[in-house]
Amino acid sequence: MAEVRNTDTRERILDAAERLFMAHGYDGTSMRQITGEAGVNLAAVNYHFGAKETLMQEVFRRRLDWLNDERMRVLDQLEAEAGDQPVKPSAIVDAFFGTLLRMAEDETRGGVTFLRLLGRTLTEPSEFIRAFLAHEYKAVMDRYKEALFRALPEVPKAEIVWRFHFMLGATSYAIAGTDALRLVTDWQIEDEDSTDRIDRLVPRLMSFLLGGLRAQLPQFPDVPQ
Amino acid sequence: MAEVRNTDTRERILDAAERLFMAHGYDGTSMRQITGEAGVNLAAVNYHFGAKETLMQEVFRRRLDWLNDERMRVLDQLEAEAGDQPVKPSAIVDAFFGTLLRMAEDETRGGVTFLRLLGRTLTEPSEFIRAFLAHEYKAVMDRYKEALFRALPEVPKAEIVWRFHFMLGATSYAIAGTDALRLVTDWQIEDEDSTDRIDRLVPRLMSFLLGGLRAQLPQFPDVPQ
DNA sequence: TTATAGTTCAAACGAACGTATGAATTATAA
DNA sequence: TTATAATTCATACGTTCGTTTGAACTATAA
Repeated sequence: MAEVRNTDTRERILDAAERLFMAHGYDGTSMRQITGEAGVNLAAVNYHFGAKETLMQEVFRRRLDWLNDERMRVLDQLEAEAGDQPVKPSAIVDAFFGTLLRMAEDETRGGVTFLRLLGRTLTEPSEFIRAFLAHEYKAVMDRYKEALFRALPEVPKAEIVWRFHFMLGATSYAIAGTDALRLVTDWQIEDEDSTDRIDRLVPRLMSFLLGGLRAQLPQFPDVPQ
Repeated sequence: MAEVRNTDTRERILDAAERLFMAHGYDGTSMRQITGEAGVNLAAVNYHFGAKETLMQEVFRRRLDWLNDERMRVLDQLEAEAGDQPVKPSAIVDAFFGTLLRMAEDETRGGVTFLRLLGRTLTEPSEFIRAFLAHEYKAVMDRYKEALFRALPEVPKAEIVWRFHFMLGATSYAIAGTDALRLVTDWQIEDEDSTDRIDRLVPRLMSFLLGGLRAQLPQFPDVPQ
């Protein structure tokens, strides 16, 4: 019996879905667009993935499993090297966001397409994908949060959590909007080809994130903290 | 003749559309949901706004006209006060992002609902809304960009533009995700009621943005700058 | 070869979509 | 009051949506 699943059709569907969900969003992409671009029969999605929602989850799982493992692995290594000392904030930020951004250079891991999909999905979470991402992300997030608490003992934990949010936002946006935002703002940034742009985006964003993370603590106007 | 338009039905539709587009996105919201929530007839949207796309544009125009005017007004005032000196970066950032965030406290200007809609729309720009936002935003963006160039003469202009992007991202995300992101990350941030949360979000985000804007310049690995 | 499980296919399902229509109703101005 | 414009309404149009079906086809194992 043919127990080995036909991976070709599955992969073609996942690739097409990833690109189309990135470009037009979940609701803006139809099954007919996906199967058309993948060059497979309309019924193939339901046969291989059950439903459109399950397909969306598979699109994410295919990439996030590796990303989360890698993030865990890098942080494990950093903490092992540091011994009982806390890991430097810059190393933690690079392990979390740098690992993500460097996926863009690896076409076999989705490249910029997946990163943009992730970026836009985090700001438009449908109920079903929100629950899925929460489950996929929780363990990694908690590990990094704890690492930042240890790395920045003088900063209140609530501030660290907020700044982690802000860093996520700046990163999602930087990825999702590498082209889109330029059209919104209509700004010519530089004469760089696209690979160069990604190469330079990482140090640029990293500087920004670290500056924000280590910024002077906020002063609350009336209510005492 | 009744030249005065019936503003009541129009406003009810705009309010419902604003909330639903925020919650479910443009493609995820149907005309029947909008008219149902607004308590008006299905045909009312097409009668008053022509089409769904035009309605979306009106939802934005209603809020952005005021926001852009206010941003211009505040920057005018800052530059007048500064004379021929450049305006401080912190004042520019507050004029741009603080003005936006303080809309959240004003329910008559859309409150948090519109801010979240704006935040999520900037990462999922359909062709038609992208073109619309580019047109609406261009003049204000250029003014602020020039102000930042003057305020930070020692920072390369390309870096300033990138960091403006990053600030936009952190802000959009902070707004769009005040609730959504918490569910993704599943973090309890603090025991704050919602008004208190907005009050404190402004100085928190402002500290982060300024830290990022004034961060150490990035070092590019191989290629010399 | 034959039996069986896996996969593809064309076609269709009912539901929901955005939009249009023309009659009914309401408001305004003469 | 009457004439006219503005607005609301129930209803329907043609399309597209996600999903299902059962037959056809393909690959595997006996």
